Amino acid sequence: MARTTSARPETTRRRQRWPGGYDPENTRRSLIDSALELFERQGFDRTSVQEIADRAQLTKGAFYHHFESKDDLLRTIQEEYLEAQLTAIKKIESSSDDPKARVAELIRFSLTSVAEYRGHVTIFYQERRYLTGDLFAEVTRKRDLVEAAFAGMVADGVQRGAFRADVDARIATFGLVGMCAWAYQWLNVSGPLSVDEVARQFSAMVLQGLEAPA
Amino acid sequence: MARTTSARPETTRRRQRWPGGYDPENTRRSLIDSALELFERQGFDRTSVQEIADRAQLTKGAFYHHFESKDDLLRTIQEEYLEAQLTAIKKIESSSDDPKARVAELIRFSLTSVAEYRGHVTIFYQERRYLTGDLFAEVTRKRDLVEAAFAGMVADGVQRGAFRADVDARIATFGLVGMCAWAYQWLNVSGPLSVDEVARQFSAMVLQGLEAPA
Amino acid sequence: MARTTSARPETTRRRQRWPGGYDPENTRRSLIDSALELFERQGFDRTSVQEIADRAQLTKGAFYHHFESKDDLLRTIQEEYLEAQLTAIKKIESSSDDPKARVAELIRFSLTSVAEYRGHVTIFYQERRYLTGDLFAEVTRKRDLVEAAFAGMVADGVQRGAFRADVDARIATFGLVGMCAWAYQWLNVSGPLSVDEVARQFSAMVLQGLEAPA
Amino acid sequence: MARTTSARPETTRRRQRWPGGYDPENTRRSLIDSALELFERQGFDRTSVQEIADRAQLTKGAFYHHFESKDDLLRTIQEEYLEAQLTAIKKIESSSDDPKARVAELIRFSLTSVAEYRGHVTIFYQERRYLTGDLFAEVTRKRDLVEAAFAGMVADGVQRGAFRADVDARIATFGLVGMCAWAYQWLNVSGPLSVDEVARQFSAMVLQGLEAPA
DNA sequence: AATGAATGAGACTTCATTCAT
DNA sequence: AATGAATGAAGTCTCATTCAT
Repeated sequence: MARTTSARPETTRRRQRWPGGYDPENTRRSLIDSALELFERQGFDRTSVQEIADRAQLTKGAFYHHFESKDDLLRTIQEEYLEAQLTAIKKIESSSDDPKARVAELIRFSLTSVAEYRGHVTIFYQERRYLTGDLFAEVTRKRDLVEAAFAGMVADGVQRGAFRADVDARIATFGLVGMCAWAYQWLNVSGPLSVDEVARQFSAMVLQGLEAPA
Repeated sequence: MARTTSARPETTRRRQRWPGGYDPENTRRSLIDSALELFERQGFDRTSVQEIADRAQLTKGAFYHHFESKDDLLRTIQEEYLEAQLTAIKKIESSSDDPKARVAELIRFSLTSVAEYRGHVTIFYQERRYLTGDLFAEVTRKRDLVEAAFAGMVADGVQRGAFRADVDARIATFGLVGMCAWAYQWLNVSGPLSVDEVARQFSAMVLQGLEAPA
Repeated sequence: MARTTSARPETTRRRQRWPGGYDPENTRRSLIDSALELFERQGFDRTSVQEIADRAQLTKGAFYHHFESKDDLLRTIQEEYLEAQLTAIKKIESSSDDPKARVAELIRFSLTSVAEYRGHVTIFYQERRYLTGDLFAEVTRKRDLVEAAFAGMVADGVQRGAFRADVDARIATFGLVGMCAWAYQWLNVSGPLSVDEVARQFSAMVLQGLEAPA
Repeated sequence: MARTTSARPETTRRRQRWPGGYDPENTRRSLIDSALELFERQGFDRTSVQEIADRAQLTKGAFYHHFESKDDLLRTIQEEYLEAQLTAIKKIESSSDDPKARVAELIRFSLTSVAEYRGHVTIFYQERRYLTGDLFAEVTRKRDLVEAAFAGMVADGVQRGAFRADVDARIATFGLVGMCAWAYQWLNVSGPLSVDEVARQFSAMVLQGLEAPA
């Protein structure tokens, strides 16, 4: 996973220092990474705690030492992702005041997330609809914040005359989000086009449209 | 589900032909409908065969009389959906020769599918990535056909100069599909905008873009 | 267990008629009897569902086909016992009007229960304090009814002048119940004294007291 | 628990003798008290070592530093209780020579124990039947001593003509013990009657009987 | 003396599936 | 065509205990 090595190098998995000393932080990370990999490939429900532990070369017992339940792990992953989203969104909101530039940046950032957090994103969209109950209250709250921020930027552009008034901001946002979210199904970091190039094309499509200029 | 009742006219709910008062055709349909409802709400893995049978007011035994396995039911649902998609696509392909009109029609048709086949669509996207093995070979083939048809229409438009050449047809198709597919997460038949109106806005967005005309 | 052979001969365990026909009633009974035996010997918590199933020569799956949970089985056993208690109490209440005779009968009946329903009684007293939650609401209600009936008979005797007025009816009842309940720890059907003889001695003790007459 | 604080005068809560500020004596006591409280409320099997440690604001590690196992703690509690019983019984045996006075004292002492050692008593009776193996050999021995002492006093009274000869001493003892033991299920220190008053009533009941004097 | 990470056995439970009727 | 008893594999989770620090 690109992310664990590039985006958070300080937690790069070291060789188990045990026996000779525990490294709980590292153990926890191993479990999360193991789960990300498996959930992405097989889905949350089709992955057993046993498999997660096995892949991290730990025991089920260790898993339950670090997480209260399988759902607790899912929540952890979701929060990790949403936290990163929120941070990025704040940065975008403050980086520019131009609606078009902002939307372009939003698209670029969304696709980059999909590429870097592939595991998180896949899980996020797959389990999105089943996150209920107290355990996920905070996740739901953050998810709504992220979605509201997306909607806010589009609505702002419409209000300030940068975007066509005959397109409902809400609908446009859904379209935008869908385009980007869907990328988790196909976007390939090692494909022929770079993620930035894909983002550029999506921006062109959303802002200027597909029609060949007259 | 609108479709399942409309596509199955009363004539097929024919008189019971069994001494005990059985109606196998109808029983089978009940099970599928029950599953659609439950899968949509809770997901495939979180729904048990028992629940499906219960909801159809039948027993597990009856379920296994009509389906070889839970996966067989899933396949049935996927094929039902893909069959309808293929039919519609053929109609679109033959209905017009204008790339823009075709894409607009593709969008309209996709959103209509989401609205009408909500259950099928949800399951389709949720389980899309896990359909492997011989059982799903046919499903996979049909899915690829549908996706190729989408890609083909966009590529055709580019080739014929109707769409901008600086946008990769493949990428544009993914964007288009994503926008529409994503609708299963939010599209509300009884919402303020009709499905056709939403389709019109999506078309505007994809073809002319969001930017306010100068 | 005396009870299954004498008190309810119609359910005496037949040889498993399977294959060649199921006998769910019998299966259920086997599981209950197996549990009674094991719970009595090792306690509820120390007995696993696996052991219960093994002893009944069935599988865990069969267990869960007949009971919703281990607690459901516990509830079943408690209700079986309380139902028998309630029936007996009603009979005692209507059999005589003499307080002393009634109390003597109560003692005799209590000890007989202990002897016949040894398993039920042991479990009843062991788990008595932990039966909470909706599942056990009915059990708790019946238990209270039984206890109220005991208290009522003693109070009635005091009120009608058959019992000393300087002994609190509530305290006397607790003493009476304790004497009898405790018998599950020692009463031995094949001991030197018959259950009826033990009951006679308890009655003498409770009614006339231990003191040698002057 | 009244006892644990009164029987352990402040002088034994001596100054911490450990560099880190440890007080092993006190720690051990905390664990026992925590366990007493929890075992009484939930039973031995339903209480985990983790809970015991938590309630004492310690860790599982500390628990295993002070006790070899959960059973070792149980044994400790049982011995604590039986030790106190043995001491009290010796005192009763030497305090009077009159069988009736002795039995009255036995009852008073038993009920007082139940009130003061509620936790110990509850655990004692609940786990009574499961204390096997070498670990509990000593406990079993002491338990038998206590029970023999009870039986002895009653038998002595019969032999000396103080108690009726037509009541089996063994049965009478069981009745007596049952009455008192059972009190752990209902005896309330802050109830309307003092423990001494309850003891007086039990004595009257056992010695003179419930029947109203002619 | 105390910590807390880790283990491993075993607990309860679910569930797709089979099969005699 | 439909039933429902039974199976067996697997799943989530608990917990007493060990051990390096």
